[in-house]
Amino acid sequence: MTGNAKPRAVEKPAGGKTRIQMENETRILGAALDIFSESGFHGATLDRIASQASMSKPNLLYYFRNKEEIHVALLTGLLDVWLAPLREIRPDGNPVDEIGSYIRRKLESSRSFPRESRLFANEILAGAPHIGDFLQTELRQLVEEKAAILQGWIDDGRMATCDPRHLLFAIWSTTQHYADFSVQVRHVLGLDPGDKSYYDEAANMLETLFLGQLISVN
Amino acid sequence: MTGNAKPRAVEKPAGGKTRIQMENETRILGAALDIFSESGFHGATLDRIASQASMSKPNLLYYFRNKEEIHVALLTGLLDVWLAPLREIRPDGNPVDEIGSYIRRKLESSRSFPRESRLFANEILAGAPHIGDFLQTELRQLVEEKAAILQGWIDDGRMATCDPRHLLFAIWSTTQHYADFSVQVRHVLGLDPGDKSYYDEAANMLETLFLGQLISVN
DNA sequence: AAGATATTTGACCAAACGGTAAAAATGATA
DNA sequence: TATCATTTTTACCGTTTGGTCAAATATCTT
Repeated sequence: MTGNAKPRAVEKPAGGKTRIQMENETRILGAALDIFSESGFHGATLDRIASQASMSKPNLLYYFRNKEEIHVALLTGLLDVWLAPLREIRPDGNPVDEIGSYIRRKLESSRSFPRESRLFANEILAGAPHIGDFLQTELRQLVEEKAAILQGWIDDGRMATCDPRHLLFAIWSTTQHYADFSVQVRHVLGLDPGDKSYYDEAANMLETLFLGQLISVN
Repeated sequence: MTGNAKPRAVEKPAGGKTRIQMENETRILGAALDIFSESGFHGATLDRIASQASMSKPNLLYYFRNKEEIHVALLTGLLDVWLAPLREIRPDGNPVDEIGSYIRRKLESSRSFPRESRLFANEILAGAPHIGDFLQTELRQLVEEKAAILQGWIDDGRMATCDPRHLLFAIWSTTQHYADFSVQVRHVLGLDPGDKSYYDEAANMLETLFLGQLISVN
């Protein structure tokens, strides 16, 4: 009989994947990232994703059970990338170096992975239906840990008194803004689509804002 | 004959609207703001909007030609609200007062109009298909105007050297973050849904960040 | 109250969409 | 090359969704 053994995520106990399987799954995920990040979950259609992946829709559904499974696969794959810059903050460093390099890492992340950033933004805007648990557990714990480091610097008088968690929010929002709201940034600055020159100006701005003194006392 | 004269946006030259017309249009727009802001354009359905407005779908379409017209009506009605805080920045003020009160106005706007903020965020994330022209003309011009004021303060040595347009971006992103990413903020802080207590902490943070010196020189 | 107009509703439709079934084609392997 | 499992395609299905139509009802005006 002509077998129809679909792989469907976890199929082989030993996780053995065919060459074709690996190739196609990455093709699909890449295409889905394009479509989801520019149209959101509901705005994206399986037909467009399949088309972007140069693949028929049923073929696509041979590798992923349904639309949501592709979306979840992208999101979960994203979380480690999202956390990576934050994890690197070290307690034994000094505020300027640690915060400065954290901001540079986050901004670089926006520049290099704008699709991922927009996917994440879409998910949060929609109420985080898929990663709510991640936010409440992993992210919250990591924030608590890193906020304690910042609080230590505050207690040592090396930083102004402020809620360190909100400082992290400020860093997230300012850096991710350049990926998520790039259309607005480009329109306001009068830049062409695809022109990412504003990232250097952004780096200067954020350094002045977070590491220097913006407003002169007088 | 039973007349079927639909109003459909601009119908009476003198813009005369019935009491029922005005009531229902605001009911529809309110319901649509709920649905669009929490599900995005494609995630929202006319049935849900109609249901939220306690109205049948055909009745809803008696007042608005189609789904997009409701969306556009909301967006265009939004733009003045969005611009209002920025317009108030005065050249004859001082940096601390002007920027400080601008931040407070924007933050207050996020607290009071989170649905509007999310609607706007969704539109930008989707590539600003409906308000691209607004961004390139009205917003850009206003930013240019206000950036000139900030540049004046920089030239007078009352502010650090930085690109004033990117300073505005930073204010937009940090303040709007609390509306657009409220789910993330609440999950990370361990707050209940609907708890907006974090806005006061945010105000302190942003004041320290933008008006004070965050990192001590040592 | 009558007549005209404005509003509301129920029934319906075509297209788009997520997803399925089974056969056909391809690739791996002995 | 024969065999079997994997991959791809064709044809299709049920549901959802944006939107229409004509009839019914309510409202307003005189």
